[in-house]
Amino acid sequence: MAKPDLMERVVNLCKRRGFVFPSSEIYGGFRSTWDYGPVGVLLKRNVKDAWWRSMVQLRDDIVGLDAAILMAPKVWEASGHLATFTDPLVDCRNCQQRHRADHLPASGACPNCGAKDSLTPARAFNLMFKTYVGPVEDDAAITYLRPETAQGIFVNYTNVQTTSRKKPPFGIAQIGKSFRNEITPGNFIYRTREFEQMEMEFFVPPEDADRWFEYWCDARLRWFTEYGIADTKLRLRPHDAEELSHYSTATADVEFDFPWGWGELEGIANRTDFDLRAHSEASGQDLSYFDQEHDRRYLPHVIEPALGADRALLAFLLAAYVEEDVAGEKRTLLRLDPRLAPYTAAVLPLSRHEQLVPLADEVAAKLRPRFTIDTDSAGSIGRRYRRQDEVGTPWCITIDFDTLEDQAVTVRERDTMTQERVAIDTLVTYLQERLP
RNA sequence: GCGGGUGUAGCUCAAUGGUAGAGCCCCAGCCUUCCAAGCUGGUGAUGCGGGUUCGAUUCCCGUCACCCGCUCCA
Repeated sequence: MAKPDLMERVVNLCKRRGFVFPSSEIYGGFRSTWDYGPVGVLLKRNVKDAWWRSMVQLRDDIVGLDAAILMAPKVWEASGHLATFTDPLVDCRNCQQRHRADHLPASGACPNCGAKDSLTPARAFNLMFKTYVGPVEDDAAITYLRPETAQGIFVNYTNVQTTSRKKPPFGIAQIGKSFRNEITPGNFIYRTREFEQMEMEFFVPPEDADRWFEYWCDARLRWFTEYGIADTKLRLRPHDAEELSHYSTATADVEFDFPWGWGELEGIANRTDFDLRAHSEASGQDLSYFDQEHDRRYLPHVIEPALGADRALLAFLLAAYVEEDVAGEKRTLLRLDPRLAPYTAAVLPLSRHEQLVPLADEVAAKLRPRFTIDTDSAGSIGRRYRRQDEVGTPWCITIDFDTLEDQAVTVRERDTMTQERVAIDTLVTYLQERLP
């Protein structure tokens, strides 16, 4: 499928089937904001759960945290975001192009059209959303919506380290909303001003930082392939020196082959001891770690894999979207990993027959405590299979007239469209065994 | 923010300075024993706000949103 078509069709599917809606749509929409609908919220939860499972549940060296979005303004002073999370931009009056002031040639000419003295003075765009806390809107009340979740982890470093009794190397993981007043949001949910991050800060002895950086680059790349993205659609791209953010000495991006080109999914950064050092100095609190075994004290260095939940979800959707030709009819399906699919299974009575519908409800009720289940009795069975294909449901469980006799159902698989007879009593096990 | 493009049912498209149509989808009923069948009926739209006009979805102005580019990043 041509790439621009793919994007258009996925956006269309999202609206049509209830994955993603434009926010505030009845008022004409609101730029850069999107709402997740009934199946979208299920998919997003599954993406976040998959991340949390691999980061926290399956490891003994990473613990979780859920820090506040609003923090003391001094946090952003100390972290450097107030001073440097800013893009100085200039416009060319001649050709209207916009450039970063710090990327201009020394001559002062416009890089695009070559015109001299055509550039406007630099204007600073701080990417942090500013707001006021409390009833009085004066300067003392100014605070910011966090532009990254990471700082909540750094300022809680000692709290978490002492209560969890973890020793470096160990990590703190967090999922939460972040806000950046981007000059140009776009590409659907890829770049938005309000977005959800899945960040993990991994604290290590300084001399081990490079090794752990390599480790996390490899681990994070593999995570996406484990959840069904072909490795031909993924690559790891190290940043050039001039590309690095103010806090990092080495960064590599996990990039996905989006319809508009390669784009960052996840950034893995070596933040050194930048953050703990900055907060130690600004707060006066000693954030160093005493290594009793080697009788030494050091500030841990930090390796940070930071992933956008919304763009990860978009990548999974784009990678899963398939259109097939079945007997001359177009069949649209999402080949999502069963662990990510909004519904694990749909329970469908073969027809609206008075004996089949209650039986289907009964089977669905048996499965609901363990799985997310959809039911549907409207229209032909073929039509309902196709509806489930479009939202990526891996298994359709069909109740037919034989079920009344043999207490078994037909399980239809999404990718192969093959069918198998399964006893109702063994359905839970049947599905569990097939979830990776 | 600047330049270009686009805004009509949920989706894809028509049409018109004078009652806004269709196909698909959706809902209800009939029919139907496994891959978008058929029949009958039904819900539903000119992004928003002004202006011109007897009358604006159509012409004009503004605004909002989306897409492409500049730029940015999870």
